[in-house]
Amino acid sequence: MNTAFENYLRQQTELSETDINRISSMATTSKLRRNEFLLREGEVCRHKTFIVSGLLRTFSITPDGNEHILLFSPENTWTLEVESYDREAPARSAIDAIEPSEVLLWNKTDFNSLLEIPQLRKFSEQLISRSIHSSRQRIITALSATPEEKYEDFLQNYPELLSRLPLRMIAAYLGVSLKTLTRIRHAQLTR
Amino acid sequence: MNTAFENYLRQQTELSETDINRISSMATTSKLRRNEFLLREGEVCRHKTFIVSGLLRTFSITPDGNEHILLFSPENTWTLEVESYDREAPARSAIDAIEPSEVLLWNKTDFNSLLEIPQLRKFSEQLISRSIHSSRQRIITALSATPEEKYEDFLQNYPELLSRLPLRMIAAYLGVSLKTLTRIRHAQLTR
DNA sequence: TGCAATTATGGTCAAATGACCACGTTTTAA
DNA sequence: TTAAAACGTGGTCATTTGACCATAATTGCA
Repeated sequence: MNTAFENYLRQQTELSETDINRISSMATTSKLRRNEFLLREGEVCRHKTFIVSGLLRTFSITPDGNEHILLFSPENTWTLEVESYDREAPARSAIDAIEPSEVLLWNKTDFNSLLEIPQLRKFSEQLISRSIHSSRQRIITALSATPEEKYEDFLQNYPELLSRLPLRMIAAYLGVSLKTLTRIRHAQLTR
Repeated sequence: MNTAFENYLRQQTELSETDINRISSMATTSKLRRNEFLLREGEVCRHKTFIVSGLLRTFSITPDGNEHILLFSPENTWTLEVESYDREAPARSAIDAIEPSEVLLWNKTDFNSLLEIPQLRKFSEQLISRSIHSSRQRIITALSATPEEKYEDFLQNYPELLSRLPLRMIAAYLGVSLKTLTRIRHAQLTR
């Protein structure tokens, strides 16, 4: 059924075929159009989400109306508004589709039951620790790097996303004005 | 024995006295002097750490020699270099004591065995989700806030730390120059 | 396919910020 | 207790950055 997802599990984990089937079969499939929301700010996040294809973004809007992007989630990654999912509280950020996307969803009860599979639990913990680590890396970069370094960093970490995203979103991800980004790109051309 | 820690568990969790004793008794106590390291960059982080008293900081030094602070850990909080602990890889950041501190340490084997206690597991997951959430909040602030807003934010979130930290560390935490911080404080006085 | 909306770039200008430096005060450690 | 180190503040100046605006190119949808 969800062949792409099952292959992902085969590659990334040591799960048995039986368990892979079980996990896969408990998922709901959903398709999102461009600009469609997976989660709106204020809603409760009730699912863990795996992105089969397409590209999502997690973002929030500050009181002054500026958009800031927390995370891009391309195919073969997961996304979740942790705090909301955990405490069943209103989400502080929103998730929408930048490209038409296909996602798999598990509700909390189901996913928790799946977490009794030791290899899945272990994998899940790995994902969490990686996520914490990358948040920390990003904090460091946000604190210390110049806009140019931030952009270089982005190119290093997500080379394949450059062509899939409008520049203004990269700017919103880096915390830099669009003007500054185009300046950097201009400078790099003539270099 | 570790009365303060045991009280912390009584307040924060639904653990039985038996379990609390078990957890507590598996810890090693350690005292750190001011400026003493709990973990150096490049070492492997082999313990989960609870701060009984004092104040630690997790920081890293960028190639240009600048110090950036990821986390302050006062009494009754935990600290860990996740990525290093999980993968037994060299730590990318260091942890040292800003004040003379007393900490409790558990090694991985012991702590993992303790995680079979369901209430501890649940509590641990809560701590993790809070930590992810606060990292995300911090990314948003780092991306979007002005230095003044960052400072206000810090005062809101950690009012008790202001008097315990040199200003330059707050600057290193906020990603702002010391100059800018003193300017902000000056402006606030005359306001 | 064609039109409307979005996007990338660039100009100008004002404001914010950091680098560097000095000085007086406070804290620390021997 | 005292000398040395660390600390907070302030001045100056050059640079970077963002805000605002216009324009041309591109994209996406009907």
